[in-house]
Amino acid sequence: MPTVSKSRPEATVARGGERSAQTAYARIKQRILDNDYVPGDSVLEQVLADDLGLSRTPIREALVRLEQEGLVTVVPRHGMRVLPLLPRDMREIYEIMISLEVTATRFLAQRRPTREEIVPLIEACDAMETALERDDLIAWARADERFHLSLVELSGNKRLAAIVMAVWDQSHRARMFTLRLRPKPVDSTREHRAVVNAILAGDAAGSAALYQAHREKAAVTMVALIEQFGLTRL
Amino acid sequence: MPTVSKSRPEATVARGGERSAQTAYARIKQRILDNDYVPGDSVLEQVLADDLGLSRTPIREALVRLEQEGLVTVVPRHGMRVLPLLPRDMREIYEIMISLEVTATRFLAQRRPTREEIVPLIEACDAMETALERDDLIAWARADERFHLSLVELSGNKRLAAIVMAVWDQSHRARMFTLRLRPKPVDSTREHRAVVNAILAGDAAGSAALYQAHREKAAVTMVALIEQFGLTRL
DNA sequence: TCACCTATTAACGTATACGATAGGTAATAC
DNA sequence: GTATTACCTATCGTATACGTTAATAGGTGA
Repeated sequence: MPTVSKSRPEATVARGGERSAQTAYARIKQRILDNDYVPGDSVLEQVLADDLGLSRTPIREALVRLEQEGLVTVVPRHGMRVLPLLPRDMREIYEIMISLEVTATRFLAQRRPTREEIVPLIEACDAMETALERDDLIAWARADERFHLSLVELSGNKRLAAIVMAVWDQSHRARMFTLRLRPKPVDSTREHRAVVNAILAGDAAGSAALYQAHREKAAVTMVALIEQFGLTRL
Repeated sequence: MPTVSKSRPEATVARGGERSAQTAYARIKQRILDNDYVPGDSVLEQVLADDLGLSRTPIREALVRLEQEGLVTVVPRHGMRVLPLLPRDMREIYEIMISLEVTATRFLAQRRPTREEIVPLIEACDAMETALERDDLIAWARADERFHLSLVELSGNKRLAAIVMAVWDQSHRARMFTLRLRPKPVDSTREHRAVVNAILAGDAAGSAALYQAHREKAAVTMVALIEQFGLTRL
């Protein structure tokens, strides 16, 4: 599940079964996204276990999941290694996000949703606008995330949504890092609203095209920034 | 490998880097794809462990991976449950495959590959043709798979390829099952070759369109078949 | 000084142990 | 006959134990 950091800090309680493995997964993942574990360096299983007050068993279970999500690799005698994000990785991630999100947009528009159905998108736009006025980039990023994840959720394709969320998480650190490096996303909100309107109008092709343009612009900016600032490993 | 392996050198190894957990993962997955484990029924962890001659530890590790790949769910006191494939699931899977494979095609064509580079595609086409002449549907399915997987591999986007492979596996049972139910894929080969030619010509938009049409036709056929034959759970 | 070999040890992968508990079963009440 | 409850057992989740193996350091010879 994607997480713009501490949107809901310890909201992960009240789960049905309170399994340590899940807790371990969530907490380690949070630390990776928050950059508490710096990409590139390794943490031994026993260290993680001591750190979370557990045995290695649930830790290993968590690591298997994190590895398959593409956040870490587990190297036999070096523990968990947080994967750095190369420009190449960012390109891959954006290609996937664009492809799937554009598809999601097309399907959503085709379904001709009511305004009621897409309030999450509208609210996310509002939140982005408000955040920008306040110069609160963190809040803007959260709203942006809400927009994108709501969009793929509304597509109705659960698998598609899950995949987008996974790659979204993979690129979370990069987004946070570049947040202050890129020009304020002033026309971003306008573009988002245009997409929403096209969806409401049931214009599948149009909304898809608008969204694709929007996302490709973002992708170019992001990759350029990363390369420009020499953030060869994030 | 486990305990007894010293006195009795099993052919199955634990030599060097070969870990039991990986073996367990591969073998259980194979059984699911081969329909040895029927969708819907459950297998307890201990049964799996005894079956593979391992302890529960590597089994659990394998199950975590299989669960995240969308092949099974692990229900606390009912072990591993093989997920049935509903028509709805097939639609989701095809939406994702089409979206990503079309993207892959576009990127590949844009790169203007040499004929040398795309021999896997050409060979897969040849193999499909040969198999059809021999009425060997299994061989045709294998060649078809090779075509699709080669295509996404050639896109150069490793993540994209991995995702397509994952959903491909999820739908494997359905493809095998409908193999004899659908009309012989006679024009399929022609369509594949048309895509290859468009890629060779560097026609990004054209190849993408051709491929999309091809895949959407397949999707419609497949979903219709599943619904028609009342295979509500595969 | 450096290459190479050996010994030590630390980390891993797997096995086993164990307490907790969900779910089934049988007994009982209605 | 049906529903309810209490008990019992099987299965799970986690902890711990154990043998294996790779990394490293230290020693030896050139």
